[in-house]
Amino acid sequence: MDLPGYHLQQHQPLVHHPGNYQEDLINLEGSSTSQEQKTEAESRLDSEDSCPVCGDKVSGYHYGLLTCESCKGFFKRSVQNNKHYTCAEQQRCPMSLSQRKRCPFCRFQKCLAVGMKKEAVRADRMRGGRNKFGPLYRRDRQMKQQKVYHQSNTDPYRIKVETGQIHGPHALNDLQVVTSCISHPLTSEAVNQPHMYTSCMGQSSEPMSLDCTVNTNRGLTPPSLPYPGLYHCTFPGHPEEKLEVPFGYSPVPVNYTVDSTPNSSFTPRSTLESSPSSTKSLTTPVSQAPTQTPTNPLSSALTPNFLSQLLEGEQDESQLNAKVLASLQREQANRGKHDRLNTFSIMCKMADQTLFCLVEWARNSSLFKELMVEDQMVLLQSCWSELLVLDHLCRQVTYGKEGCIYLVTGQQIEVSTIISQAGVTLSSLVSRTQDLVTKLKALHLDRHEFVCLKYLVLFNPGEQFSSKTHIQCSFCSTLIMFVLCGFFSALDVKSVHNRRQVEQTQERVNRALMEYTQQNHPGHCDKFGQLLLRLPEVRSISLQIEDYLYQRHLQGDLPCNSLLTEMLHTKHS
DNA sequence: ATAGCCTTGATT
DNA sequence: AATCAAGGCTAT
Repeated sequence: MDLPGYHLQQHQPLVHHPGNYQEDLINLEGSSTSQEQKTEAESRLDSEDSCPVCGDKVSGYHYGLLTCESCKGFFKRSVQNNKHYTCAEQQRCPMSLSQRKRCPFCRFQKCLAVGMKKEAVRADRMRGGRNKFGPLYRRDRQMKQQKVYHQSNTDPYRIKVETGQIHGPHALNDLQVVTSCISHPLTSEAVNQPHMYTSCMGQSSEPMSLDCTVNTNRGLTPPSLPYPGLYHCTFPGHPEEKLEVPFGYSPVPVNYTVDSTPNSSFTPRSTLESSPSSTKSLTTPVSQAPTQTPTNPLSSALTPNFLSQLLEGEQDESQLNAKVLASLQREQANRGKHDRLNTFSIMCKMADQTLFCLVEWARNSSLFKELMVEDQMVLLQSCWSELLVLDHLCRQVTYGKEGCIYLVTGQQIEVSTIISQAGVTLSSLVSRTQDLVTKLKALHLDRHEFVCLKYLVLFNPGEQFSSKTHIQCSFCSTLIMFVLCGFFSALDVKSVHNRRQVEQTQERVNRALMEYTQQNHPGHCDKFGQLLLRLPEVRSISLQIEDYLYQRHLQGDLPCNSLLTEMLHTKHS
C-alpha cells in the first residue's frame, strides 16, 4: 500500500471523503417507499448531528471529524496523557451517551475507529489557530452538502456514490490515509473523480486516519492481535464471490469473469482451458527451440509463445475493479452505522483482496503448479508484498493519470491528497512508489514485461524462511493456506526444497524478458537492464510497506481475518 | 475522570 | 472582524 496501492501507498487507502463516510460508503438507497425514505432522511440527519462515537450531539469538527464535546475532550485527554486503558469485557462495549463512561478503552478504540486523529492533538499544546486539517474540514462540509443535494435529486434506485474512506478500526497512520481515501461509495461515479475526498472525514466514520504515526497512539492501543481463527471457516474479507479459494482442490481456477467479455486480452482463463497446452509447453524442455543453444533453455522462438502463456493468467482489470468494489460495498453495507470501515481498513481490504487474487494467479500458473506445494507456499510467503507492489505499479503505469493513484476498485485518488493527510511513513511510501511509477512509465513498460517481472519476483529463491522459527511464525498463515488450499501436509514449511527448479524457472523468465525487450524495443538498447534495475526498489518499498503495516497491525489497525494480516504475522512473528 | 464552557489565534 | 478548532478551566 502503498501498499502497493494498497499501500496505499492505502492507506490508499486515497481519497478521503469528507462526507459521512458512514453513509456514503456504499449505500444503497433505493428501494424504499416514500415513507421509508423520509425515515431514512431523518435518520440521516440524525446521524449527521450525532457523534459517531457515542451518539451525543455534535459540537463541531474535532481531531478529524464531527464529534461531540465530551468525546473531543476524552480523546484529547487520552492522547495528551498517553493513556493506556484496558477493557474488562470483550473489547466490544457498547458506546452510547449513557454508557460511554463505562469503558474508556472501548471508547478510545471507537474514537480511532471512526477516524479521530491523534496527530491533531498538539504536542506543544499551542492554543488557537488552525491545523493542517482545516482544508479537510472544509471539503468534508462541501461533500456533505453535495451529498444532501445528491440525495435529494437522485434516482432512488441508484447507488450512492460517496466516497468513503477507509480508516481502520483504529487510527491508522499513514497508510490509512492512503487507503482511506478510497472513496466511499465506490460507485462508478466515484471512479475517475479525482477528488474523492469526501468521506474520509466525515464525521462518521470516516476516518481519515492517516498517520498517527507519531506517538499518539503508541501505547494507547494495546496490540490487539486479531487472530480469531475464523479464517478457515469463512475466509472473511475475501471475495465471496469466489467459489474457490486459492489452492483449492478444484482444478478450475476461480473465474472472475464468468460474465466477462471474451474479447479482453486480460480475460483470465480457467486452468482447464489453459493447462493442457500451457502445461505442456511450459514444462517441455527447451529442446524444441531450433535456434537455441544447448545451454540456453529459452530460445527466441519459444519466447513469444512462452510469454503468451504467462499472460494467460492475467486478469481483466475492469472485472477486477468491479469485483473488488462490489465486495467492499457489500461489506460496508453489512456494517452498522458506526461500524463502517475507515479509510485505512478499506485500503487494507483492497490490498487483501488483491493479495488473494495474486495468490490465485500464482496458483493457477502452470509454471507455479509444477512446484511442490511446500515450495509454492515458501515463495508466496516470501514475495507477496513485492507482488502487491508490482501489481500496483502496473496498474498505475497502465491506468494511472498524472498525480493520481488508480485503485484496484477503479477509483482514483489524488496523490497530493494522500500526501497531505498521510504521515511521514505513508507519505514516503507513496512518494517512492510514484517515483517508481514515473520511471516505469518512461520505460513504457508493457504487459509482457510486467508479467515477466511478476514471475521473476515470484520465482525468487532468494530468501526463504528457515527453520523452526518459521514454522511457528507461519503457523497461522500455513493453516490458512492449508485450509484454503486443501493441503494438510506441509506444516514444515522451510526454505525452498527444489531451489534449482525455482532458479531455472526464474532464469527462463528472465531470458524471455530479455529477448522480448530486445526484439520489441531494439531502439531501447538497455530496456531489459533498466527493468531489472527497478526490482530492488520494488523490494525495498515492499519491505517498508510490510514494516509499516506490521506496526499498524500491532496498534490494532488492521482488519481481522485477512490474508494480509496472516502474511504479516508469518513474516514478523 | 468527565464534560460543558471559555480562551486563543491562524485563517478566511 | 468573523470563523472555528484546538487547548484550558472547573464544577461535578
